[in-house]
Amino acid sequence: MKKQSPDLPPRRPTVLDVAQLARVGASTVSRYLRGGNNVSHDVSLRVAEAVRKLGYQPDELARGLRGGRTHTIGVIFPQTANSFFGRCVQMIEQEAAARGCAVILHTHNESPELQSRQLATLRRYRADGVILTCAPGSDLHSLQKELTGIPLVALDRPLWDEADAVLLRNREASRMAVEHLLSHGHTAIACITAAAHMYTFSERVAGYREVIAGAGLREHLIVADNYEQLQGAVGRALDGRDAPTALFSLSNMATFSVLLSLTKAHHKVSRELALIGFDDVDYAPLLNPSLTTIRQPIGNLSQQAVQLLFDRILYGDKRQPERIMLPGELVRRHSCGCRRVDSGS
Amino acid sequence: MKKQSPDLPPRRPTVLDVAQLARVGASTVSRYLRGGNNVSHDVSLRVAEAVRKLGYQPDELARGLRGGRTHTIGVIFPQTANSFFGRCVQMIEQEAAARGCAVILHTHNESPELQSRQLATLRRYRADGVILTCAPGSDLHSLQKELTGIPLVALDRPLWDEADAVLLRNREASRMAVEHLLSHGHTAIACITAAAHMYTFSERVAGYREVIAGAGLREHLIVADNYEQLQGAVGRALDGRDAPTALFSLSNMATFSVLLSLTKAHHKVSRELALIGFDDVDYAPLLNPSLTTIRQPIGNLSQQAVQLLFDRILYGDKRQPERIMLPGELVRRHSCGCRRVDSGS
DNA sequence: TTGTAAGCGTTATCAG
DNA sequence: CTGATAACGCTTACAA
Repeated sequence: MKKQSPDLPPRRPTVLDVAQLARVGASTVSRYLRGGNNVSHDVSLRVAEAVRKLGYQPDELARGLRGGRTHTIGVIFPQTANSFFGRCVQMIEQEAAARGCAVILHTHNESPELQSRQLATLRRYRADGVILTCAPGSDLHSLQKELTGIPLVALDRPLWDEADAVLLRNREASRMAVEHLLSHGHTAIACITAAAHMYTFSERVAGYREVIAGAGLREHLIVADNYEQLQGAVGRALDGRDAPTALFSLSNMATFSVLLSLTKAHHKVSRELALIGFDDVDYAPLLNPSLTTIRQPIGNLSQQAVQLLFDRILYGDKRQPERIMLPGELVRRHSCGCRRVDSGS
Repeated sequence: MKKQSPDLPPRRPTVLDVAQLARVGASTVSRYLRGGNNVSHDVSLRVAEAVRKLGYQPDELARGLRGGRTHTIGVIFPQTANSFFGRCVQMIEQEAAARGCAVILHTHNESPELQSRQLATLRRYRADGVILTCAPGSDLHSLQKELTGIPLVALDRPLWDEADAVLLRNREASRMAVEHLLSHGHTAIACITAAAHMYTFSERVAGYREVIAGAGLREHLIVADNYEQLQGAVGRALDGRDAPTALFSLSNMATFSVLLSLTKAHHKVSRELALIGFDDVDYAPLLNPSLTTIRQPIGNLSQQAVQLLFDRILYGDKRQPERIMLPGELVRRHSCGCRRVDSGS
């Protein structure tokens, strides 16, 4: 008497089940499944039939345990609530799926400690590679140690020199914005940001400075440690004696602070007070006046990051480290003082 | 002569390495690692020391392959660019991490076919459970088959009756909004949405209808297949003879269409044309006038979904299926006609 | 309390 | 071209 009644516990079928049904060996099934090299035509047919019949799906765990790759990549971002990272993650997932990989997502909320734990986790899961936007204040030295052996691409913020990275040309983008304000005749242009020490922001400030210096104008930096304080700082700057006539805010959050500050003071963006923001958020066309912004090439950034990562996964250290820098785009709307604007959204 | 020079290829340490160094058996190490039951004090110390020394990290693949759980949950959302889902995913990841699980993320872009493939993928990776916001037009019957055996929680949109779900009380939230407009004296209130057949929207429409019918007023539905067309429809409705004096848009995208339409027609939200939106997007306070909205309890929705999923994972079918419905919140700002408003952001 | 041994489902190796 | 066999790193009986 067999104890097991006919498939009462319908286990997931394994290669052996398929092999048995197709009356071949397990390794033949395996070979067939990964491209069908060295397997005769009629056997192929039998195996295919068995696979279909049983609804067989290979187990990625076993596959990963045995072979090198787990078909899994890790993505560690500061957040996903932010639409920039939200879009990136979506694009990355899509590109990874096209290459047969799943995405394990982590968000570190700008905390290096959390980030460390998440890297450790990805290592435990044997992720094939990692795309990382690192938390500010990360100890790059120990980070590099934690990551040895795992292919890595930095996105949005660079790591050390030998690490592949995909970045925005922040300085250049910044220059475009400031030069545009200049072209509208402004000479008192303020640059607004929190967390000025962070890579992206310090680069953008540098771009601002280059243009301001080149035009022989005086810098006006409005900075603060957090966005709440920034709002106050903007208010004070606009009330002061030598108030700026044009504002360049370095992130959507900074733009936010500016707009809240203006609202509170019953000021308004106008031809006398221009504003250009960073990050082309979806509500930019809805504001009054509609918001001119620097747009980041999100799709391209994500695609390049994934491409670079898979190159690294597949070809290892044979490739030179690469740093891809993509240009931003100035989307002209009304807040800069333009009459005619670029296409709506 | 040993061929292998002293750890030139520094393999990741395994339980056996730890066991050897601590001079105990592999299973003792394993036992120690999962809570230290049945392991004497001095052995504990030796093992702990060895683990520390080698920097040992258990391999989740092997662990999952052998035991039941993979410590992995799948999350399938329509998108993450949308701030609602972006926030959800972040919260879910956090809650899952607190329970020792990693999150595999997929976005199906409202495509049932893609969704199917992604579910299959999660099955191949043996995810312990799935949180799903299903694509409209999904064949629930075949979905249910694809998911048999995998603990599942529906979020934002329900599936079949026996599936656990965490949902917003859409009707109630909708009623709050419409009643609020009523309280401002409006009698011509329009309800605006695209994709009116989708669960969330049809529920919200139902809530709108209940209040309108209860007040003995006439319904005014402005609907379209997509948001581009919706924009036009809004424009026409406002130009028509019996134009509404108050608008209730059922999603942030719909609100978007409304605002773009108004901008284009040089109309403006005012005391004569009120607007309440759905989803408390971060820029709501920035609009002019600031936007009154229904806010969804994102943190709570996510937490409940994760909690429910883990209950299901741990206790299986012993628990009754549950449907948790959480209330929305009306955030009063200016666009509804209120003078005094709820706290800023 | 501890160690030995048998898998979990794949794939790589190697002899037929 | 094909099939047995040995890993991959861990856990869970079961025996000591």
